Amino acid sequence: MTESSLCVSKLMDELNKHIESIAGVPLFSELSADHLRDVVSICKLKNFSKHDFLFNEGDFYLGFYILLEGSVKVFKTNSDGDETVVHIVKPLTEFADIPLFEGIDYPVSAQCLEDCLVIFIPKEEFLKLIKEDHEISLKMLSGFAKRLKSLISQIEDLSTKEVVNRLAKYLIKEIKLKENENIPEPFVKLTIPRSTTASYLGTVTETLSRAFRKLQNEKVLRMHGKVVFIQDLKKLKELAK
Amino acid sequence: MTESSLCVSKLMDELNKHIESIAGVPLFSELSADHLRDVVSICKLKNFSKHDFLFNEGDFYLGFYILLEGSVKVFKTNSDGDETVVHIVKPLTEFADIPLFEGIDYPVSAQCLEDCLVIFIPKEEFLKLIKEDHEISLKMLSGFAKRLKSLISQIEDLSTKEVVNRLAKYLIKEIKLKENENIPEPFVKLTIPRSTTASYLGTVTETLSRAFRKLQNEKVLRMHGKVVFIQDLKKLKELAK
DNA sequence: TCACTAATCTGACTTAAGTCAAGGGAAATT
DNA sequence: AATTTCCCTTGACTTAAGTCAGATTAGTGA
Repeated sequence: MTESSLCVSKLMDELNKHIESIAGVPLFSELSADHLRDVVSICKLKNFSKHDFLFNEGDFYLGFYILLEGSVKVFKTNSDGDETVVHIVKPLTEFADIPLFEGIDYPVSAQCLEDCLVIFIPKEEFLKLIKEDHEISLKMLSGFAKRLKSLISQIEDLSTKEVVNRLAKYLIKEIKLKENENIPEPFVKLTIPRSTTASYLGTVTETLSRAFRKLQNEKVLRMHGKVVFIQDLKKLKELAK
Repeated sequence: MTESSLCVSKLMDELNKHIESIAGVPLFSELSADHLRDVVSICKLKNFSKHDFLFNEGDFYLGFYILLEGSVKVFKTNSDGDETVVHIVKPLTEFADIPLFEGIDYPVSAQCLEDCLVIFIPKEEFLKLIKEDHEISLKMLSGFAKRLKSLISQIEDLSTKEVVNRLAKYLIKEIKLKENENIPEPFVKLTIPRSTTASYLGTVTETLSRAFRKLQNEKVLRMHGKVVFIQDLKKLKELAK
């Protein structure tokens, strides 16, 4: 574990700087000031560098995380050593929260795709808070429900869509996330490694390259370094179905 | 909608007959008698015949179900009309509970694989109960967490395992479920249609047939009508990894 | 800036698995 | 009981995508 912990007073300052961010996390967005203070009191702020692991599949469970800055790949490793990326965590979202309620170890691994700032929330303390504040558990139910829907959709896509179509759907989703769907030429910055994107889409790097090339050949998009410009958004949406 | 509703007094009698079953559902297993009575008071008992639909993907959400008897396939249908079975519901488990917390319609369809007896619980009434009884929401969090883990595992398998290995894993799971792992020749009764099993495993009927044949050729199992006898459990477990 | 390493792209080849069609067996209906 | 319909198996063929190897590009550290 290579995270660098800040010294205590500096940490409290840093944490106070992030209270607004914490309040912006959907999980905590409707907490009263008192309860928000309770949550903050059990939080720990941690820095991780690119490539650092936050935890490994099978590690004894200590608590969950909220990503403030950076990005994290959440993945499983099978007996042959193959990785399946099941989630790419974006800022202001929680992860590693399943074992709060089920199991005693982390069911996945988590690795930083870039430098990260995260909040760590210990299991026991948080479960105490949950028992006092009903609103948090309802919020978590909502978060879990969203995630269940998303995973169900992933399974459907893996079973019935070809890689080009899965890529199209992924790009549409990224465009919507960045809210640049309505400019003349929407674009996506490919910030995460191609190998991670491929694994997330259930394929390998080579096949992902070929899928991009196919979309370029069909004039659906053009690539310029790490940026993908969408030339035919309508066509891309059709391919995403 | 072809469910047959029983008349009111008969229905209450029937429902009372099933209180023990309801109390046996993990979701309600630790409810006080008072709260259990509250739950029962909003429940409706419904019969469905084989092939009946309980609801279709996109239908406006009314409430969730607990399956008492029978089995139900939960599936999505894509734009080409292809089905992906995402879950096969067994007795004493709930389903269609995601939209209690997320969305306004059913994200999947549900069809009876055999005659079914189910309990229907309306959304609004249940949400009221949840807000009064914290224990239910914690139990639901646990149930959602289990399901998240299972779906994550499904995604991993679809991405990294071949069909034979997915079948092997499925059979191991069925054996464990039926608790006949320790008899000399464990067996699995294939009660659901092969096409449903295939879809659940992310493949098609033909490929599933070939996978069974491969396992027979390798003396891992033998088939006798609708029963699969496992001849080499150890080998099957290795194939399931 | 340069050398080295890692990531990505590309081509050739192989393979798992899907599609299509036909036949046999099982289940449902008359 | 006979007939019809549905389910499943099987073979032939096709295709999407994975594997392997090499070339090219991008990133990192001295």
